[in-house]
Formats: sequence, structure tokens, C-alpha cells
Amino acid sequence: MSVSVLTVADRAGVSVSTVSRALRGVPGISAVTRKRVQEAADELGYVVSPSASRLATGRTRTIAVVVPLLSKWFFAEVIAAAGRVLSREGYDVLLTELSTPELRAEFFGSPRLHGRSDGALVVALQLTPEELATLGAQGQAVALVGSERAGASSVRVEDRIGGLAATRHLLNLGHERIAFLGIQESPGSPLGGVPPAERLLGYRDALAEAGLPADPALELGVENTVDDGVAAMASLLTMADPPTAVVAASDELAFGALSTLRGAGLDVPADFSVVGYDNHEFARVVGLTTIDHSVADQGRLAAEALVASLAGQPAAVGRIEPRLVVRGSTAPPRRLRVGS
Amino acid sequence: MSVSVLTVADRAGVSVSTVSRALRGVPGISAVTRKRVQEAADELGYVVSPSASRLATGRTRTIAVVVPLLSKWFFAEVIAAAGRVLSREGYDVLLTELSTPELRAEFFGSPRLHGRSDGALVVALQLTPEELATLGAQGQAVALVGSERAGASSVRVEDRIGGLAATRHLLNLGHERIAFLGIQESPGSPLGGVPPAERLLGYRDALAEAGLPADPALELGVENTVDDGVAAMASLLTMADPPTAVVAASDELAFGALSTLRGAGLDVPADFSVVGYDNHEFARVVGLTTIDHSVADQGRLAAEALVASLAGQPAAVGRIEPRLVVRGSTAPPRRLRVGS
DNA sequence: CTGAAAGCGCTTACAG
DNA sequence: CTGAAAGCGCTTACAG
Repeated sequence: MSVSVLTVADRAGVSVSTVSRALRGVPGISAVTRKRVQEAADELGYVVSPSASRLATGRTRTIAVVVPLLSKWFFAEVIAAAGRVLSREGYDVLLTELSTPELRAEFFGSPRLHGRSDGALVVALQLTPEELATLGAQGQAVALVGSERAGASSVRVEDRIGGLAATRHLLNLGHERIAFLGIQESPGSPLGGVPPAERLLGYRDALAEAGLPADPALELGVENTVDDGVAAMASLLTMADPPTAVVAASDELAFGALSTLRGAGLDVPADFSVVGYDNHEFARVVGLTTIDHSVADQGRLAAEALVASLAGQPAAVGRIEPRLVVRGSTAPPRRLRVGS
Repeated sequence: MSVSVLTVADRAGVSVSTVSRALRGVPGISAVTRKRVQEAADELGYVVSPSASRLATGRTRTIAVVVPLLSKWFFAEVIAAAGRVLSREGYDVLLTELSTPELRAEFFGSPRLHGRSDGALVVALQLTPEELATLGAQGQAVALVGSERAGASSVRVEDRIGGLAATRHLLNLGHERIAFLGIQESPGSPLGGVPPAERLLGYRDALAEAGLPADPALELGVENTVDDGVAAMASLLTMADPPTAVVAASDELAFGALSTLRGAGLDVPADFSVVGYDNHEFARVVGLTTIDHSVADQGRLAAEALVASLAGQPAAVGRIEPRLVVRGSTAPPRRLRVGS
């Protein structure tokens, strides 16, 4: 039925060892033999059995990509970019979505990757030391996107610089009351753990730099959804002394904020300025000024680091410098323009 | 090093055959033996080797999910839903993105799934007979989302009904010049093949039903991106006798249309009505009236059909009936309200 | 440069 | 209900 190394060997008139070596391109095979084997394999339509090969070598040439949520643009984008390099390098991609605390507990509670993958590319999850150890115990090389851990490769996004750049931009335009719309996932959220507060720190840095006081009332923390952005912006507008601009920690939050502002009859950027964070595919069409942090590159770099570490290289950490993308959602505050 | 069935067998004082049977829960093992084996396995932290098991059984318990593009909401949503049922059923998910014609040709040009998966869940790709045959030759069960083929399971979305419902809604509001913004992928697009024109047919049905002539000038076909929606809407507005409403074949196109309308200083829905198609996660926040076609259900049903057919059931086709979701982007045409 | 043989870790008729 | 043995299809020291 299925053609195996033996079939090819018979046809080529060599041993199975030679077939195996010839087909994998290992050195130490005469060119003529190699050619003969290759031809026999082609004629028979032979294709190696992954299971057998994996069993014999102990390596799977598969990478598990672990994400909290598939349906968010950010994750899909990271996976896509990572997948492209992995498949180019000959790795299969095993997809795992850990969308609930239960799934997460289950996943890390048993050696679910054992024998299934050689490495895990973990996106956004803030792994506990135990979770990381579990991965190691299963013989997985690890690469992280959105967090850093000793012993694992990772790609580090300089979010503090991003937060700084976003806020400085507003400051330069003349804004003095600037709110920060941060991400604060609830314990039950798939993201779990503590999300990086660096964007907030960058925001504070910029304020301090400008000699402006940090007003805690202007620092909000909500879940990373458009809906929460809507609600948070609404609450900002009801303040006695409302801000004239907001730095959102994600574009989704910014989209929500824009929606609220429009609904309130306010003009963006004439009445209110908004800066997002992500450079989401929809940011351009909405004209959102935002911070680009090379989402696809994050996936690409993590995948490359993982491949390298499976090739024996030491764990590496890539760096990404966010940059401001100015579009139409930011302008000087009305007060200034009126006065001019 | 690694604990195998043999280790467990020794510890439990039984043979490896018994270990194998006990652990897999096959009948014909005494309860007491089963318990003893289970305990031994637990104590040793034994976990079966997938490669060995796959090699021995010839089944991989893996499903390949094949999509044209990962980073579009629709695909991510389908994958997520499919993945949830697959992983619940004990299947691994092998992810394959065929984002270019080259990748597609390569994928179908060689038995890339051979021995890697038991089935393929193919999303949106319009498979040629050869491509479908290639999958079959690799022993893959097939389930399709967004197309139908003899011998394969599929989930059929009644898009003609969706197109009809969208257009009727506008007709009922009093619109008489309604444009259709359709999807027409270029040959180089990852979607390839001919996309279903059913939404357009439904649009025409509704017009005919209302005794309105179909005006070819009002039927546009562009690529399914926000940008193309922007451009198409702009061209509609420059017509000598412009429409008062548009049915877009996707929410992304609708988003683009909304953006153009807003940019032109037109009020939606006062000056112009827009109906989308998808019920994209952002449709609600933008207040877009649209057609919901249960995107997650499409993934879920396809996965269930695939699992069933791997369990020996015949290929099945699921059906999804799209339904109108009325939000704020549609209203009677201005002419009517002015006149009243 | 090539081959014979052991081994990877399971599953499954076949016997009993 | 349980076990001995063959087989799944590769890879890789070990010899030559």
C-alpha cells in the first residue's frame, strides 16, 4: 500500500540506510547513488513518514504556538508572521488557544506538548515560574512575545518609550490635561497575570519631563476591548475638569474612545485628541494617530529566535522600538487655537 | 530517561499490552488491573509518545486547518471556533496559511499532509478538483467552509438569503437606488478561484421582487479590504445619479464606505444608508446594520462534521441561515423624510 | 561510500 | 482477562 524506505531501496538497488541518508542529504553518499535514490523515490511518489521519523530521531520539527485568544488582530498577526518563518524553516505549527483560565490550568497541568513539539512560542501570556518549568520539563525550547524570562528567548518591546512618545506628541501639541487609558485585565481574563505597565510609565515619564503633575484621576485601567474603551472615555468626559486628550494603551481602546467622542457630538481632533497603541489594521482608515510596535516583527523575531535555539544557539532577546505614527486624531487643544 | 510503557508495565507487574490497553480504556481489562496500571503511570508521570502511537495506529489525531489568511477577523474567528471543538475532541490543530499563490501551489503540489493529519478543514479556498483529489490521495477527510464539493463535508451559508434580506431592508425603508458593493478577488489573491456570487444574486432577487430594474452601474466588484471599500464608495458618490444606499458584501467594505461618507461630510444614515455583511466584531461599535452569518458556528460545524466523518459517519453539510441585524447605519432616504 | 542490525515506543492480532 | 511477539517506518551507531 504505502511506499516505505524499503520499497525505494529495492527499486534503487541499495539498502534502506542509504535511502535514508540520500534523501535527507547527509554527506557521505556518492552523487550517483544519491541521484539514483532520488529518482526511485520520485517515481514511487515516496514521502517520509513523519511519525516514524519523529520516533526514530526524538525530534518533531513542530513548534507549538500558544496564544490567549485567536480572534484578536494582534494575536492573529503575530501567529501569521511566526508561522511564515516556521514553515519556511520546515517546522509544523501546532496551534493552541488558551482562552479561559481552565484551559490554561489544564494545559500547564499536564505535559500536553510532550513529544508533540520541540519548542513553544508563547504570546502575551505572563508565565508563572511553574508554567515555564513545565514547558522545560517537556523538553520545549521557549520563546516569548510580550514578556521576558530567564532562560527563554523573547522579543522585548520598549513600551516605555512608546508611552513616552505618544504622550510627548500630545504635550508638544499643547495639551496639558492628558488622560491615560490603560489595560488592566481582570483575573479571569485569558491574558492572566499582570500586563506590562510600561506604557503607563512612559506616559508618566513624559508628564514629569514636562513638569506636569501626574493626576491619578486621569489614569484609568480597563479590559482591552472596544466596549471598555467606550465606557472609559464616557467616564472621562463626565469629569469636573476633563482632559483634552487621551493616550490609549491599545488601538481597540482608542476605537472605543473615538466612538464615544463622536457619539457625544465632539469633533476629533478639534475638540479632543486621541492617540492609540498598536497600529491596528483599522487605525489607518479611522485616521488614528497611534504607536506602531511592529506586530508582525514580534512574531517573526520570536520564531527566528526559537529556530536558532533549536539549532543550538543560546537564548536571545530581540528588541523592538515603537514609533509614533501621526494621523488625524490629534491636534492642538481648542483652548490654544481659540486664543490664537 | 523517558518512561515508556515498559517502565509502567514493570512497576504495575503486568505486560506492556496490558498497560497499553488499560491506559486507553479499551474494554476487556479487569477493574483492579486497570487501577494498578493507572496508578503506576501516574506515579511515574508517564505520558504516551504521540509519535510511537501514531506510527503504530496509522492515525495522527491531528487536523490540518487551512486558511488563505490568518490576520483577517473572519478566518481567525473560524479557526478559533473550530479549534475549540477539535481540541475538546482530542485532536491537535496543525495550522497552515496559504497566503500566496506560490504557497498554495506548493502545498497542493506535494503530499504535505501525508502522515501529519487525518483530515483537513479548508476555509474559504475554492478548491480545484485536482486540489481536492490531492487531499484525498493523502488520506485526508475533508470539511469545507465557504464552498461545497461532492464527497466532502461542508457548511453551507445561505448567502443568497443574506443578500436578499439586506436589500429588502433597504427597500422597506423606501430606498430605490441601491448599490451593491461586491467582492471580486484578483487572480493573485490568496482567496483564488471564484468567490460565491450568491450575495449579489440575493440583492438582485430583492430588486426584482420590488419591481426595480437592476442597474449594472450600481454593481461594483472590488477586493475585500477596507481600502477598496473606501475607493468604491467614492466612485459611487461621483455618479450622475448616485444611489441613496449600499449593500456591502462584507463589513470591511462597509467600514471603508462609512469612512468615505463621513469624509465627504455626509451623515449616515440621514444622507446615506449602509448595510454590511459579517457582523464583524467592530460592526456593533460602529453602529453598522449588517448580516450576521454565525461565523463561529461555521468553524464549529465544520469541525464537528470532520470529527464525525473520521468516526465513520458519511460526509455532511451543515446549513447556516444569515439574519439581518439592524443598527444605526440605515434609515429612510432623505428625500422621503423631507417630503413628509 | 555503503550495509546489517538495533532501537525508537507504541498497538494489535493471535493464543491461551 | 492477560501476555508474547510482530509490526508500524524510520534513523543511526557500528563495521567494513
